[in-house]
Amino acid sequence: MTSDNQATPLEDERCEVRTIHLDRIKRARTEAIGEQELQCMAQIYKVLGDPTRLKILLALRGDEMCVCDLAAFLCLTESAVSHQLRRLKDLGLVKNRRDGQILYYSLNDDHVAELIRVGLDHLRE
Amino acid sequence: MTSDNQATPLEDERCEVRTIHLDRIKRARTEAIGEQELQCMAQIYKVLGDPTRLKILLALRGDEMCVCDLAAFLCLTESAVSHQLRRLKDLGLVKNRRDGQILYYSLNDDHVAELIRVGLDHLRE
DNA sequence: CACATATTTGAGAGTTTGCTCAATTATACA
DNA sequence: TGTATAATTGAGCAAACTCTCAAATATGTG
Repeated sequence: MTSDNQATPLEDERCEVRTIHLDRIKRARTEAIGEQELQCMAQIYKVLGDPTRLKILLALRGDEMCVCDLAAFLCLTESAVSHQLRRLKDLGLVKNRRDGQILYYSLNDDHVAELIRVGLDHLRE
Repeated sequence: MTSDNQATPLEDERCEVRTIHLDRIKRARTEAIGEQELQCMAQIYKVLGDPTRLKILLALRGDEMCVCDLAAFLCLTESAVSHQLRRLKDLGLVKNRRDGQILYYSLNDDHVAELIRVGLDHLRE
């Protein structure tokens, strides 16, 4: 990850860049959240930041669906859908259950639905 | 954008993919939000999905800051910060005001702060 | 005006992403 | 066991991303 500069944001260095409002820089560093928490937060948003994955999550709000269903809905190959589902699952946004040959995917919890809802609200004011 | 397949999600085609639960596919298509709204929503999340931009937004929750300040805080060049601020501004997440030579950036509205807050909440349960 | 500071802009490099295709694994059933 | 279906996996490619560097623009001051 190119932007994974671990900036040591809690230290008091000025990083050899000219400084105008030292107080604000210090405040920002004091209030900053931990690097790990930040990375995790960014990953969540990043995974939501793709139209295909967003469509998947929006569709799963209604009911659980299998890879075939999602592929038909999205007009994509099942491989493409499977790749995206894996990313969503790795981050804990969706879960699946097996029934015979079929894997049914669904949203992992209400938190996820709320994340999406807030995004929609923001858009619609 | 590679994933910008406009899937005609409201049509009743099956996109030449095998279909298991036609009812669920139909439901998903009926409930789907508009393509433009979806793209916009994805862009918002995507722009939040980068550690550097997230740090910027988190820092701006406390007070407005200029490019120099943010560069010092992030240990990045002012150019890099400026590029990111432009993306944030294009999407309406931040605004700026000029005071002499200095441009002060701040969050555009409370909606943005809430988007970030929800993300943090999700993380911290 | 010349000069310094604050910021933006464009080009370019290295990395990541999202898809397709081909091959593989897992389950069901004759 | 052999065949069919559901899904996953890995390689590879084109597009997008994020940074740095150098050059340009905007504002302030002597």
